[in-house]
Amino acid sequence: MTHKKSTIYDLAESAGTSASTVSAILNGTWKTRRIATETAQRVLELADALKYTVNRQASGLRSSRSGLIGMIIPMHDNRFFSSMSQTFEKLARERNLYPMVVSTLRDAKLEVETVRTLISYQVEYIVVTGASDPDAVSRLCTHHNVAHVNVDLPGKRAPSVISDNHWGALQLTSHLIERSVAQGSAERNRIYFVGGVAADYATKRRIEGFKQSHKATFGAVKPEQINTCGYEAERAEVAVRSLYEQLDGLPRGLFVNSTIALEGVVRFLKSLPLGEIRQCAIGSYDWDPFAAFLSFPMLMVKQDIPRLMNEAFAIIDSGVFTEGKIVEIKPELVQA
Amino acid sequence: MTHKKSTIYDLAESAGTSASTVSAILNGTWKTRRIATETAQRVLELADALKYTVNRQASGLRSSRSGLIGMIIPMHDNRFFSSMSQTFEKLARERNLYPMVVSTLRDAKLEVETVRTLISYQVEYIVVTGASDPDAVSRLCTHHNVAHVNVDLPGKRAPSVISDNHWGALQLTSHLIERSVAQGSAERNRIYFVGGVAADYATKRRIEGFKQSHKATFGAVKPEQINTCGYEAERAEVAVRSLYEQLDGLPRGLFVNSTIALEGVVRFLKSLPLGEIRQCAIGSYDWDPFAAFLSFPMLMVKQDIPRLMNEAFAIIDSGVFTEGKIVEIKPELVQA
DNA sequence: CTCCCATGCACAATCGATAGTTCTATAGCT
DNA sequence: AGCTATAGAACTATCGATTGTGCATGGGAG
Repeated sequence: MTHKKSTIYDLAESAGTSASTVSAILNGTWKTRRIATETAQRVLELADALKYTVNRQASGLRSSRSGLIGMIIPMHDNRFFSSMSQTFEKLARERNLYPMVVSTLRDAKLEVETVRTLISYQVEYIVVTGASDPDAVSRLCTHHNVAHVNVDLPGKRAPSVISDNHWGALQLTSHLIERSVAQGSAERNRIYFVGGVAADYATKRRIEGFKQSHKATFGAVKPEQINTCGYEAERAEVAVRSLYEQLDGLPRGLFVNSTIALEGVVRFLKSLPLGEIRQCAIGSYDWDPFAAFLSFPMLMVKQDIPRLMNEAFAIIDSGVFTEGKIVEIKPELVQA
Repeated sequence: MTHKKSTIYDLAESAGTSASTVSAILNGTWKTRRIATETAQRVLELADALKYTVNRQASGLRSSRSGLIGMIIPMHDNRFFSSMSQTFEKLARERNLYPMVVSTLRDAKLEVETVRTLISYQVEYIVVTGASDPDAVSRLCTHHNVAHVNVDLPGKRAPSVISDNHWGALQLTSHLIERSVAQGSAERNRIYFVGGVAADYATKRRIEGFKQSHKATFGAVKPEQINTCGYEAERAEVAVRSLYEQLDGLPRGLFVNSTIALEGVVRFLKSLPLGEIRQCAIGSYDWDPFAAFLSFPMLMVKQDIPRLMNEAFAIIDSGVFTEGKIVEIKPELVQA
């Protein structure tokens, strides 16, 4: 039952024609090659009967087009990035490009290694999402002549499409402040920022927005109000717990940077009585469908993933890859 | 700055040697080819300096090994499947295979089309996860001699690794019953099953487990207790709302089939007073980190994704692809 | 001094598809 | 009848890497 793979040569023999004719018929260039409709019909039927499938390694080698488009993301199992993948796939398919999405675990070395492999498969474009070191990736891509776009985290050596982090953080913070209620001690009577990596562009911009908004109401932000403990849930859990112990209670508000951090925060909060949690206004930069239904109200910044990806593909479609160009997309503030 | 891609021929010329020598040096077979260490050193340094990268289309064509392993999943933006991707990637990389993960939207036609494309890229294996029509995929793979394994939903024409749906549903149902409290009317005094597709093997087995457990305490399940409304959140929302209106209140318990359906269910529940929701024991087959922190207690069946994937790769590693073989993995019941 | 063999490498065919070029009937025309 | 034009297709080089085979060279054994 297991036929060996048939090639255009097999088809040519069966059809009593030449391989080049078969090739032209199968890839659609036959109309410009003066091939009889009848012949085309015959070959197409044969291809169908023999379940012929092109060998894209061969066709790509010859034509130097792989039909592949790559994307790297930090991780799959997170709502933000998995939605990115979903949208990326749809847009890639619309362009007749086959998507390769690979995660790089926020590891700059793995990013470069992964991109190198993508390049070895001759991908035609790369979308670099949330990269720790987008410029290292850019250097590699540029050297190999692979067009690419940064998404989520910007780089200097390629165009970037990112969330308007400053604006989003400003919105989130001011709404947190508005929603929050006065607490006992001065230390508790402020908003605290938890999660993310200080060196990250996105985190930096969010902190700036946070500071700006905070300053207007509560005065300048003190260093201890910001804990960029990283993106893991465990770290955020530890961070909030120790904050709670230090303040002897929850603060007036919490700005949680990413839903991954939020997972840890929520895990800690669950250990407190509900009445106590409700005294604290909680918001997160990034949206998750279930986070909208927690036992306490949540503010969430929902990034506009379709627009982010559409803009990235617009750049790809345009063929113009201006280094350092940045497109900012306003997110949406969601109240739950 | 943009060097054109260098090939082994460019390297050969620069190194003053032949392309075949360069090839052997770069792919590691040079020790068996009696090539001087000195020459190897020289070529390797040159390759590094010129940032040479193999063309895997060419090398794959010649050696008929692509180094690719494909996986299809229904969707990316769902915790269950995105965790699958994450685990799949890790295991693939450990085997020096490059992962291609593509979503097929529970569309049997798209599944086949996507797999056909994977095959055209000469993937060496395919993991078929949650396919609507795994046997159609199997026929295609078998014809093209591509080894494959089903995961999550089983097929008759390839080995399958799946969750022990019957056991999981039995556990979930009996715990729901145990946890639940008596309701007013007889109609409300039962557990109801919502979500999934009746034709799906997984849903079928879960319903069997549900029925078996239900029967022991409340007697045989009536047809109106089961609403396999599909996997979309909206449908589940509508389903539960109409159930609520029909029963004039929530039932004793709800068995929600998948977290996607749960999203819709929760959306409806949020419109009810908390006291009312807490009268109803709610469980879902599938786990989500935030669903564990909703305002009401949840029971969740958490599938053992690492084991599912490990077993799938164990089959791949073994090289034995027994048609119809089924490996069942017990899930875990999580209380929150 | 010749023969042998290990060493180190080059040569050339090949994988399957593509595309520029060339060939061959046949129809149409004078 | 002879000639050209064109439809219809075959021929062949090529993409870049792999791999079986062949060819020099030099040192040691006899």
